[in-house]
Formats: sequence, C-alpha cells, structure tokens
Amino acid sequence: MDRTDDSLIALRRILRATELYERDLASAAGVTPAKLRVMQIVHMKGGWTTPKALATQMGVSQATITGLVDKLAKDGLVHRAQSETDRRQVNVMLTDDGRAALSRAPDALQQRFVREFERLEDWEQAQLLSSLERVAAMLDARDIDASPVLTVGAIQKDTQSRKDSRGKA
Amino acid sequence: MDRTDDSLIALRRILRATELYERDLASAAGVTPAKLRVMQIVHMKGGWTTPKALATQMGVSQATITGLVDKLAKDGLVHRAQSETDRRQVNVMLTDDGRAALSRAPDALQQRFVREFERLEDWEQAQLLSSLERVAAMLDARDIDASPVLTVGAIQKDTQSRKDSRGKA
DNA sequence: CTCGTTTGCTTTGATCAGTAAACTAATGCA
DNA sequence: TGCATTAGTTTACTGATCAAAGCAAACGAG
Repeated sequence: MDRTDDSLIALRRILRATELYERDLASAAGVTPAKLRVMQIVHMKGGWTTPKALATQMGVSQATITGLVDKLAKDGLVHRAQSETDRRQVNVMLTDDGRAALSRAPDALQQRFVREFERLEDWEQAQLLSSLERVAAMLDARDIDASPVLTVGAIQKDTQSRKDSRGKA
Repeated sequence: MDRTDDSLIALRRILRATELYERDLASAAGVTPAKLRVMQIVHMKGGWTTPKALATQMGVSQATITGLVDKLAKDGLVHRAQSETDRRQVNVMLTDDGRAALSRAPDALQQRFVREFERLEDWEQAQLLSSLERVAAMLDARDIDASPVLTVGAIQKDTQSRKDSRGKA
C-alpha cells in the first residue's frame, strides 16, 4: 500500500529539510554546523558547560570536542576556563562575540516549526505530538536523551538572562 | 505544557535514529555511509548511472563522486566503463561483489519502519501519514520530489536556489 | 569544416569532522 | 601513601567534502 511509501517520503523530506537548514544556518553565523551546534548547546545550558557534557550531548568523542572548541576559541567565540571545584574540568563559555554570532543565526527551521505548531488547534497539536513520538519510538529502540534542540538551539526559554560569567563553582 | 518541546524532541530522536542506523547499516555492508549511498543509488537506477547523476541525486559535487567511485572501484564494488554514445560520459556499474555487499546491508531502519508501520491499524496509518506530511510541509516549504529511500543527505532534485546557498563556510 | 563554448569527469590542494590511542594532571578511595 | 579513575588534550590518521584548474569529447554557429 502506498501509505508506507508516502510516509517514508515525508520522513525523508523532514530529514533533508533539517540538514539543509543546518548548513545555511551555520553559514549565517559564520561557522560550520558542528561548531554552531557546540555554541548552541553552550547557550542552552546557560552559558557554559564542560567538554565532557558536550561530547555526550552531541554523541561524539571528547577529542572531537577539543578540536571544535580549539577552533571556536581561536575565533574568539568561546573561551575556556578551569573549573575551581575540580581542576581537571574545563568550562567552555560563550564570549560576547559568540553570543553575537549565535544571534545572527536565527534558527529558521525550528522557529518555523514552533510558529506553525503553536498555531494549530489543540487537538491537532496533540495528534502531531503523538504521531511524532510514535515514529521516534518505531525508529529508535534505544532511549536516547535528545534535547529539544532541532537544528539545535533556538528554543531559548531563556528565562534567566544573566550574562555574567559566573564560571562554575 | 510543553508540547512544542516534546515534538521537537521526538523530531530530534527521529533524526538521530536515522543517522545511527545509517552508520550501522554501512558497516554491515563493509563500506562507509557515503559509499553505500552511491551503491544504493546505482542499484536503484537499474545497475548503472553516471557520476553526474550521482552528484545531482546526492547533492554533492562531482569531485566528491569521483573520490567515492575511486574507492569503490578499488574495492571492486563498482567499475567504470566509458559510455559508447558519449565518450565524455562514464558509466558506474555495480560488480557482483557490489551487489553482494548491498544485499548484506538490508536497510534496517527502513525495514523496521515499514514493518511497524504496516502493523498499525488502518486509521493509525492514516493519521501518522497525515502528521508526517504536515510536519514535512511545515519544515520544507519547497516541493521536493523525494524518493521513498530513507537516507540522510541525499538530494533528489536540486532546486537551483538551494544549491547556491550551500557550501560556504 | 572549424573554432569557440559547453559539458562530463578527474586532479589537486585544501578544510572539516571525526576516531583511537597515548599522555597528563587532578581526584578520590582504601 | 599509592593506585585506579576521570577530564581533557595531543597525535596521527581517515573520510567526506569543496573550489578551482585541467582535459577531452561534443556541440553549434558561421
């Protein structure tokens, strides 16, 4: 039956749209997608995180994070600071430039999704959510901790807009 | 209530699951994801295509295809033959080994989706399909002719404007 | 037919993302 | 005190990708 095919096609369109947006997006911020993702996660976490946390969240090795953070630091978009409680740890923080770059990369894809989603009727939202979760469950047996970050990042329920650099305690 | 967030999380899980499966899949066939994609497309096209067509379909440059085909050829999975009608053209064909490798890489993700999808009640299928299409439309304004092949990164039918905005820093 | 343009592909030389393994330094436990 | 663990970096490598330059075949006026 054709519904299966049609569903696969729709899925594919979703995947492709996401990928394309991610690239455009990154270039809008003047960085590569991977670096943008790092910045977005740092932002999401309130302004700082550790390489370890980044590696886990992004699903890559710590060595990869080291490389990305190196480049971001060289570009002055983030900077490193040693944690005071555990001196093995490093805190990765956005610089002002980093925040500026992030804001130049409005997450069109996600914003669009959010905007349209929130325009739906209540029951439609519920149905969409349940369908998406069902598909996710169908495809993803394991339980992966995925953040609500699509192209990663713009959902910013930035309730606390503190820009201080209270480098971890 | 956070339906929006939850939807984004589900979406993200879908994307991640797809990526992960793609890797597993490729390793089952003993090749990398990109090479597997090349082989799948060749297969889909009936056993042979040109580098140009592959580049268009995958949304990468011809140079990239040259590289992938080089490696596949070195591994004996495809071979090149000059076209007889237009000697500038090259035909990329699967070898027996290539076909064998392909068959060792059943598309786990897709099969799983299909299997589970077809187990659903009729009305559930209809609902899922409509939800997926809705999301696809929300994310992907353009009309893309996507094939029911679930992969990340394949571009079916390049829309000119997209091509230009891609691939810059 | 011929010359200039277009087309299809490859080469070259780069960048980016990613890994594994070895290493360093700080922690923490017994 | 001493050993195992943890966090992060370094090193050396691979794979995918691109832009630009090059080459050869095909096409299309004139």
